[in-house]
This record gives sequence, structure tokens and C-alpha cells, in this order.
Amino acid sequence: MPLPSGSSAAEAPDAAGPSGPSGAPGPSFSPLYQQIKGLLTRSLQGGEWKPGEAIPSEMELAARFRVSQGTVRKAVDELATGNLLVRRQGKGTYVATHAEASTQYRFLHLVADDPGAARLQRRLLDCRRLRASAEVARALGLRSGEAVIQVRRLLLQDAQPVVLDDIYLPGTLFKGLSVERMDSYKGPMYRLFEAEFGVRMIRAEERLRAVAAEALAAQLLATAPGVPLLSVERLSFTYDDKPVELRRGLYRTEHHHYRNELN
Amino acid sequence: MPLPSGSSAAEAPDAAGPSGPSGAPGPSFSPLYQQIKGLLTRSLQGGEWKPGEAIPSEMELAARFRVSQGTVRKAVDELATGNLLVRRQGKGTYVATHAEASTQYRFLHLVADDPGAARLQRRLLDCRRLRASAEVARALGLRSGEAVIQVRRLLLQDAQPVVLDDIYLPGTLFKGLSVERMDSYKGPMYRLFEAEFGVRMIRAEERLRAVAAEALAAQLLATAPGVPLLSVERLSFTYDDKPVELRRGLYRTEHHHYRNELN
DNA sequence: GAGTGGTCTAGACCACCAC
DNA sequence: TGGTGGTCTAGACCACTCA
Repeated sequence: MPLPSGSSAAEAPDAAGPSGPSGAPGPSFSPLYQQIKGLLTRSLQGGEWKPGEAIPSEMELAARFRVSQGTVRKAVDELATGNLLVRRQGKGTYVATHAEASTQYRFLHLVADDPGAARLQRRLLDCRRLRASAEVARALGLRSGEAVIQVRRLLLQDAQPVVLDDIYLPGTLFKGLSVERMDSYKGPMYRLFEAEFGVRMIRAEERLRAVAAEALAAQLLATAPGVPLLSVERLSFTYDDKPVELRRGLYRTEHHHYRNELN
Repeated sequence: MPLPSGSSAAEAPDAAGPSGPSGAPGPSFSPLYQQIKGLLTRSLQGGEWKPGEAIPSEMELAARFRVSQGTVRKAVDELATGNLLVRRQGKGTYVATHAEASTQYRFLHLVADDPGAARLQRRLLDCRRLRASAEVARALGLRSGEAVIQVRRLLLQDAQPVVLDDIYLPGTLFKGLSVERMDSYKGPMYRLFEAEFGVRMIRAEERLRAVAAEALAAQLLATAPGVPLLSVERLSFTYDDKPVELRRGLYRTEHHHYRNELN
């Protein structure tokens, strides 16, 4: 309880330690910096600072929350580690965005065997509204039959199809998404999502399998039925661990591989 | 340069900042805690503290290195983040090991679709000494033709083969490794490596592909030729980013998937 | 109760960036 | 030159573990 008693401002967090003056049997102990982290996350979620913008300096935040700079620092450190914030020495701390080149394909682990290969091209095949199947609804936390937007697209390298993606998005969050809007947009899809719909992908879980190409997938990927494909099912989450995108990808791995780092 | 001049003990690190008293045009600046981190890593590498043992307390390390506890703390924090050390509040800081249940299969991302599935069983098929092929030599940083140990094994669930692994190890580091020694060993293979051969796997890189089962692999995995398999090529590193294991795995993914978390 | 890691503070100085 | 994040310190107190 390092806060000077009587100085509790509106935004000052309350440590509520188990040995607090109230003597309440607090079931859990939450360090100050964790509470600061929570407050910062709420501000990010609420849009107080938008992707790409700078958040207040550590000194300002320390004053706002009535804690020392070191405490704010630890909170910001963890948010930066979680890729929610980006620190730039001498300039400030910024809200992370999917726009930066370094994070261009943060979630796409597929790389060409040939390191000097060309960049991937995008080709939208389809974008339609439909009702969520039981499976899609379950993954996205919707009710079966709710509106869903499905996007089908290819990624190509040197005009050769490499990835076929089926993307499912909750209809309520992505009203007005259309082929035209996506086609005219330069840059990563996740950047469009955060800029146009205010939906920011924070983390994702993937499940990988080896499968045989079905007839349609083989045709779209310009390969033969039965060819082994890498199936990548991705569930992406925004703040609060809320799932907001289901993506089923089929990757051709004759000249590409899925790269993963283990620590 | 916070060290009091004239107090340079044998183990005291030298910050050597660009604006040091010598005025040397130091090309790079290395914070104190980074240097401490390096010293700690060297001690780990040299075996001063063995896997599972406790390292000296933060206060002791601070005294040894003539820095404050906070500086040691930051160094230890990063090593703990990198899974080299494990902190246990109230007890001490320990050298990480592959023995703990929580890290039992730290590097194996394959999980059963059915969450209530049985544990994986291990079956060693083969262990032989041979000369490194050009490809294996290149991956492990050896000369072509150098001695290599190859281990082939299966992982089974409910008597059904799920994983076929071919493991390649530098012969000089793993003298005396035999089927008997591995078969009689309870616990993870990486635990045996660190306990019996002093080789600790720190991190790894994997390349995943979808491939069709060849005749031999199909037979060993009790499946049909042509079935899609997940090919996982793993290169594991010890300290100094030195590669010490090449592993080629073939995973059946009818009832299992490779799980990955994206941040 | 002694010892460990965990949190928090206040203040100093450094490296980097922009104006 | 001033502001930002980055490093380092010294000291206080807390939470946890174990004898």
C-alpha cells in the first residue's frame, strides 16, 4: 500500500493487498503494475489511443496513475512484450499496428525455401454473407445461424498459387466488408481490419495437419487432387481473448515450408 | 560507468561505454545487465551450476559482480524468459531442466484431437553410428563424413504409431549412446542428453511440410503409402547457438494436430 | 525467523531523437 | 536543448518457503 493515504485520485488504482487497512480477506494479490497494465489495456481496447499513435510518456502515466515511473515501466514492458505496444527510444511508446513492415506477416509462418523468392501476391476470389454453421459458430462464439462473412482468397508467388484461405468473420463486427473494399486496400488484411473496423488481432492459435487436396482445392491451387497440403486452422483473438476470426488455410509445401521457433 | 573507479574486482564487468574515461571509440554500447547475462550464461555453459540446481541468490550475485541487486535481477529475468533459468519465489533461482513435468514435451507440439487421450509411448527401433551425409553435416556444422549417431524411434498412442523420428547427433558429443542406455532411461530424451552427456537443448527451429508417406515410413507407421504426413524437420541448438541435433519427424495427423501459438 | 524472490520508490545519469 | 525511453542504484517493504 505505498500510496500516501488521502491522496486517492479518481484514476488511482487500489492495490487491495491481503494486509490492507480494511483487513478484508482479499482472496488474491494483484501487484500495482498488473493493475496499471489492466488500465492501459482498457484504454487501448476503448480506443483512447489508436493503432500507430503514441501513448503518453511514462512520466505522464506515472502522474496520472499516482505511481512511480518504474511501476508504469514494468506495465508497459509487459504490454510491449505482448506486442500490444512498441517502444521507440527517444521518441515514445506507440500502439502496435499491423501496418509496419516488420509485422507485415506477423501471423503467416510460411516462407519460401528459396530465400530470394518474390513477394506474395493476393487475389480475392469471393466474399459473401452467410449463416454460421455449427462449427464456425462454436469457434467464433456465435449462435448457430448468425450472420458471418466468408472471404476466400489466394496467395500467389510468381503467379503460382501457394495458399488458399477461407476466412470467417462475425457479421456484426465487419458490416460493409466487400470485395471492392478489400481489393482496393493496399497492405495487410489485418491492417484494414484494425483501421476500418476497429478490430485488432492480438494473438492466435493454429492447428496444423497434413491433408490430401480435394478436387476443388486442387483446382484453385492449380495442382492435382490427392497432393499433400498443409492445413492450417487459425483462430485469432482480440482483446479479452475474444475470438474474431476463423481462418482455414491450405498451403502448398513443395517449395515453401512453415517455419516455427521453439523456445 | 557506475562502478566506483579503483574497485575493479576480478569478476567485475567493465561497461566500456562509448563515452568511457579512455575515450575509446567503442563501436557498441553494452548495458551492465547484458554483460552480467553473458557471465551467467558462461557459467551455465561451463557447468558451474548443473540443471536442476539452484544458482546463488540475487544478493550473492550482486556482490560477486559488484552491481546492485536490480541489475542482477534484470539479467536473471531475461534468462528466465529464455527458459534457461527458473525462478521460484521464496526458494531461489534454478537451472532449467528438461526433467520437469511442465516441460516434459516442451519441444513437441503434437497433441491429440481428443483431450482425454492416453500418454505417448516410446519405442526405439534403431541406433547406429554412421558417417554424416553432406546434408546432415551442413545442418550440424560438421564436415562431411564425420561420425554421426542416428536414432530411429516411434511414438505410439494406444499401440497406434503416431510419430516416426529420425534423430542425428554429432558422434563426438554423444559417445557411448546406445539403444540399451536409451531404453532403460525413464523420462524425456532431452533429459538424458543433459544428464548423461552434458548437452542441453536451449532452443530449436522447425520446418513443416505436408508430404506423402513413402513405402518404408508407411510400414513403420502402420498406414498406407501415399497418406499425407506432417514432416517436421527440427534443428536444436545448445549454448552459443551451436546446432547439436537434427531431427526428422513424420507425424500422422488423422487424430492429432500440431498446435502453435502466435503472438 | 531467516532467507529468497517480488514489488515499489525516488533519484541519478545515459542514449537517442527531434527541433 | 529538451523530452523520451533505457540503465543503474540504494533502500524499503511484501509474499513465499522452510526449518
